Amino acid sequence: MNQHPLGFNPAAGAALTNDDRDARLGARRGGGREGSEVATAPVQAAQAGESGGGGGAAAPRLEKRTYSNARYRITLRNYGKNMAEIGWSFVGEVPANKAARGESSERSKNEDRAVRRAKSRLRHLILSANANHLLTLTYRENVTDFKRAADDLNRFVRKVKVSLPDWIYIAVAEQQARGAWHWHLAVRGRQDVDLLRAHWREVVGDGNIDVSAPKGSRKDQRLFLVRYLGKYLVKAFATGQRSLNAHRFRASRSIPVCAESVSIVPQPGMNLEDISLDQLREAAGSVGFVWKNDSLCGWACSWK
DNA sequence: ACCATACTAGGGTCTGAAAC
DNA sequence: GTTTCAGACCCTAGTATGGT
Repeated sequence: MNQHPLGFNPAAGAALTNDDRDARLGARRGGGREGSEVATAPVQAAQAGESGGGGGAAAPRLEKRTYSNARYRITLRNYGKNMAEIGWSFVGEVPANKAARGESSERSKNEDRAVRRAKSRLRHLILSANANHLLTLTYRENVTDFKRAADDLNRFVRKVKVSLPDWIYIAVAEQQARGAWHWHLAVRGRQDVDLLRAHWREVVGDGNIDVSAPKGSRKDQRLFLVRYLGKYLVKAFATGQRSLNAHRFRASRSIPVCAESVSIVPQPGMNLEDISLDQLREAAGSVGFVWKNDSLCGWACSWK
């Protein structure tokens, strides 16, 4: 992730109010990266004191955060071909005393959050990798031991990597009704089905593979994989078989996730949402879906 | 094929503010 | 007090790689 101290993209300024434009003084364009992440500096106490009442809904929160040394961050991920997403929020303080792993009274909430984060990471990987084909690895026998299924996937990946060093994958497990595990992998481009089947059978003996390219444009294919694997990421361990700390999905390490950082100095009246959406429009050409829980925390993407 | 090791990155946890 | 989210920190599962 590339971070730009005290900068912002001035090209998106045309749609901003004067206050917004002022907030972006001193901005400079971040280099030629595909995406941008905006990490803002703490508001100076003097600035916060001047902001009272002016500048819309964001201003009051801006002041309160000032006294806790909070920072603001906007993260833009531009996947190219008119697809991008953006999120904006505060950055909180460092936590003091943590509960032991798995023993928090907020265990359920934390797990829900971990699932959401895993789904976000899955989306970042699939879109960044331009994964547009779905590879399914199945067993003929009823393999209900997840550890064995995970080991088999590892062995399969190692064999494929020997044959195809640049091959990448994002894998999610699914358990069939009979209890057997199998793997769904998002992969990039057309696949050598015979090679993959041969490697999978070297590992598991009697098994099969299936490769499919979802219908629709390339952009739609990527989103199909995001939704499809995301669904199984949540579903796979819903029966409670998942152990503490176990990963919900597997992926190649060599997938670079596009994200870039630009910093801005918060100003009274600055509207973080407007700034973020301008950035998204500039990166992807449109704003499709917007989520927000208040004026200074939200997420948006170019698709619907 | 197996093992050991270094390193990466996902998971668990807590925090912040505003609205209710 | 509860609810909502993402970020930061730390721990550890998992990946990649080299040696046998």
